[in-house]
Amino acid sequence: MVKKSIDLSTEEKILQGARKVFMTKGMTGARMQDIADEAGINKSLLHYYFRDKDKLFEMIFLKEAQKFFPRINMIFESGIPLFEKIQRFVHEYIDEMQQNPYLPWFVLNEIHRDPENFLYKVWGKDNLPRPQKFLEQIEQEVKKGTIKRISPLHLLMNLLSMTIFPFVARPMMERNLGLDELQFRAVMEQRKQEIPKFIIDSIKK
Amino acid sequence: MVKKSIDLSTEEKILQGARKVFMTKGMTGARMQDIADEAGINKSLLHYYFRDKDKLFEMIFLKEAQKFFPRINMIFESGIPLFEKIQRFVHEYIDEMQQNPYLPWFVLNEIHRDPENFLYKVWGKDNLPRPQKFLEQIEQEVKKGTIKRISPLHLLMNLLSMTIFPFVARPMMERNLGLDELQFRAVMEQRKQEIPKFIIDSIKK
DNA sequence: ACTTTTGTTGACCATTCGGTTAAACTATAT
DNA sequence: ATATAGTTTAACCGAATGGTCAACAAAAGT
Repeated sequence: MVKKSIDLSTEEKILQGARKVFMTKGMTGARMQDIADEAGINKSLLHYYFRDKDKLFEMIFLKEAQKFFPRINMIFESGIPLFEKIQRFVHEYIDEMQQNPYLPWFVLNEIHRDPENFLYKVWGKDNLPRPQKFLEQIEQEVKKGTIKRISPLHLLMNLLSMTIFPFVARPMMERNLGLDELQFRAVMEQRKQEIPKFIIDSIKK
Repeated sequence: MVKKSIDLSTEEKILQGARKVFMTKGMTGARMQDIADEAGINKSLLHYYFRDKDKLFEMIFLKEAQKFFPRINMIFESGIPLFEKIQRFVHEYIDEMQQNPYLPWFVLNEIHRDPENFLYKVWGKDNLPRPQKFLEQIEQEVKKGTIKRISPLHLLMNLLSMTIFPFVARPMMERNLGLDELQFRAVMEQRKQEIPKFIIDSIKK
């Protein structure tokens, strides 16, 4: 059969629907029926295309992860100066999360649900974050005396935390700080500047 | 009947078991059977003491939340100097999370699952975080010129993020940074000093 | 035209899970 | 002795949900 014509192929419709549902509800929260509805087909057909929920889930997430994490690793492992590296990391990460606001929550969710399976199967060996070079770079800068004495580990944690956490805790942030959707988006946009500035102010001599 | 003697009362056993199961698996993940097993009783008795899952859940979480959040609010709203306030906040918060490592994840989980119900019912009106005074204090310090010009909102976000995120993303942190349980605990203990230092270095003039 | 392959459907099945009910047993209080 | 509250056992209900199946429809191959 050839098909693949005017409207999206059924497979494509399923993937789009599944992505939407998985991203918002997580693996366990997602219902096969919801995905079928979202794709405008029936449940049996879902299983016809993707044997079961796990297979479908894997398909979705792998696609997403294998696009994003390599980009982050490239930044971590590149040879650019520390401050610029921090700026690029924050910029890239927040850009991604502005486009896929549910991604970080989704990742954490899956990690908590089944750490072994998720971290191995989905991050495989290539996608796994590799902060080693970044940590060494910080240590070198400290030794050169170009920045204050600071623990590379804590600096990395601070960087990750400030970048990712607001997206993970978004409903809490919005509620407790009185932000609507648009304002939240704007604040996150500001953070692309604010976070690097905050960090650099803290560690520069 | 009087009983209430040697071993814990059944009610107490249930509450302890429920707490453990809810904290690790969240509301939806928790099974009534698991809770019964954990308490060493059977499912019927569970429903005899607590009408249904929701009631039991509320009982557990309210107890936990109403102990902790008022303490945090007291710090935010107290009259102590900014830098000291930051130190106390971090110290108190990390202490709590060292004792209840699953609490932050648990809170986020429930917020995502059902924001309206959770935020209202559980935080009620008294437990709700009230960062207003803290934000104003930052603004005053900026105006007085005692700290650098910084957005109070972003500073608060940074503070919360750096303090809470590592606990929320714990499995990821441990795996990607190669920390075992003990090392993680030690690193978090260091953060009680590191975070305030990092912030103060960034904003002091 | 026919057969085979691929796509699609609705009905159905098995399991899980929260919750109920009824009957029996136990220990205490009166 | 009897009533009462606590506890167990076991069967059961109903809804939700992942997954299967047989039959039908549409293409594609011949």
